[in-house]
Formats: sequence, structure tokens, C-alpha cells
Amino acid sequence: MGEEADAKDYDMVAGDSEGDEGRVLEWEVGLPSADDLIPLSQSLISPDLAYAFSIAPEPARTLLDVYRASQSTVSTLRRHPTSSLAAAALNFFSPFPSPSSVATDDPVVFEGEGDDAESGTIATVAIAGVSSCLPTEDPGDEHSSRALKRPRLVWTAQLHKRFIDVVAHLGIKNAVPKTIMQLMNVEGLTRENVASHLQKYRLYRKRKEGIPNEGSFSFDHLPHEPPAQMPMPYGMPSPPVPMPVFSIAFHPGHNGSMEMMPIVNHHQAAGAYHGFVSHHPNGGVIGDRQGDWSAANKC
DNA sequence: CTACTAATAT
DNA sequence: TATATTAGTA
Repeated sequence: MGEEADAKDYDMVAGDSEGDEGRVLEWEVGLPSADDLIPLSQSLISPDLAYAFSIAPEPARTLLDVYRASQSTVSTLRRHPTSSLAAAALNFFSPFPSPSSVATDDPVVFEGEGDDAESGTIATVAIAGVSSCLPTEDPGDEHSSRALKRPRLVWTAQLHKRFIDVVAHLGIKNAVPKTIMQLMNVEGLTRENVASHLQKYRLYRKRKEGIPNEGSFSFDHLPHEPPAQMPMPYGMPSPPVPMPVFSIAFHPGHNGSMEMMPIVNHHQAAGAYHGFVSHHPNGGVIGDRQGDWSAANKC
């Protein structure tokens, strides 16, 4: 089993450059390449085989399982930094107990806050890989106060998109903070963060449903629920076809213009959030428009 | 006890 | 306004 889709070029987004140089490649040092790994989301053996050997069927791995696996992997790495490189990489990933990095990519942005960044200044932290503007300083270097306040999370367009995708992927009824948070797989993102955002999002949707007039303004994207045609090279196949997904491509870069997404590296540390298709099992959420959700996103 | 949600606070 | 925090509850 060595034939796997190229796990190399799955980060294709409208953006031109992706700043692959500054990426933390150290993460991959010593790790098996994607080609050597069996996707966590995939059963190790076929159901038939399992049955033949009286092996209890695997509980069907879900993205959540994959996520958890990746979490434990990361945790393990944290505990046993086998090399200074790994340590450095880890340090990069989580310089402090507060959120400042993402497991996969998405630029997580925090508002400069705390000491004296009243209003206006936004210390953006692009986690993607190129440490463009890192947090002003370590929150821990101030005083040995254990109770460090997390910086305010800024829901960037990308974060929000991820959020939307996940919410769309889960049904309305499954879209609860914890699950959303887990599927988003954004390091440092808390359940509270998501809960708060979800609350707002729900209100937003409620407002909208009252006015079936559609957003109108705003450069919305997502034409209208791509029926069944996946623009992606790897279109998410229909149910019957298993498809060994390890790291599917992301979404269509329906981002024609307007914004130059900062850094968009799509790399799944150990797999977690796969590009989702708006498969709303519960006919709940649909492609969202940015209506009012403009997100500050610049460095 | 955990997590969801609405309400409220910053 | 956007996000965080709290309170009440399932």
C-alpha cells in the first residue's frame, strides 16, 4: 500500500504565494512521510477481512477521532522533544499557554491587548508559518503571574471560514461548541471562543432568515451551493467510494480577488480538518456569505 | 460534572 | 461591535 495521493500539493488556494520557505519543516523531521502512513480516517483492514478474522469492526473513525489522535501525537511530542529542533518547533507552536499557533495553518490572530493596546492596534499573529508579526512579547515574561489572560481572539476570514465549513459539515444540531472546536482543529482555540462565535453566528443567521432578502451587499462568494460538482481535482467522491483521504485538498479558492489572504498553508499535522463539502446531513447550514462577517485581517 | 446557551460584561 | 465571561440549565 504505497499509493497515495500526492500529499504535497494540496494547498492550493487562490493566493499566489504560500510562503513555504518559512514553514516549520522541522515538524516533519523524523516523521514518516504521508505516503508511509495509513490515513487515520481509514480502517486498517477491510470490513470483510475483519469479519473473516472475527475482528470487531472498527468504530468508524471520524474526523474527531483523527483529531484526537493528532492531539495525542502532539502531546507526546511535547513531552518528549527528541531534538532541539523538535523542541524549537514545539516552542514555535506554543510559546505560551495562550493561543498563538494553529495546528494546521490558519492564521490565528489576536488583538493586541492587555497592557496597553487600547483600541486600534491589532497585533496580528500569522501562525501559518512565516512569523510575520509575532505577538509583541511573551505574556509570561511580564510577571510570574500564573493567571495569564488570553488575548482576545480575532476571527479572521480564514478562521471564520473554517468555522463556517465545520458548522456546515455538522448539522445544525451537531454544531455545538465543543465539536466545532475539535473539528476546526485550531490550536489554542477554546470552546469558549467557539461558543461565543457560534452565538453570534446563530443570531446572525436568525436575523437573516427573517429577511429572506439575502444579504445583497457584500461581495459574497460561493455562488450558490455547488450542486454536485466539485471544482477540486479530487472531488469528494460520493458515499460509496471510500477514497483514502489523508489530506484532501482544501476548498475551492472561491476567493477571486479583493483580499490577499495572508498566508495560507494547508498542512495537516496529523490530519484533522479535511476540506469539507457542504454535506449538510441535516439540511441545516448552507454556504455562508460574508454578509456582515468582514474580518479584520492584515498585518 | 460537563457542556450548551442566553445573558451580560468588557 | 466583537469577543469574553458568567449564570442557569439540560
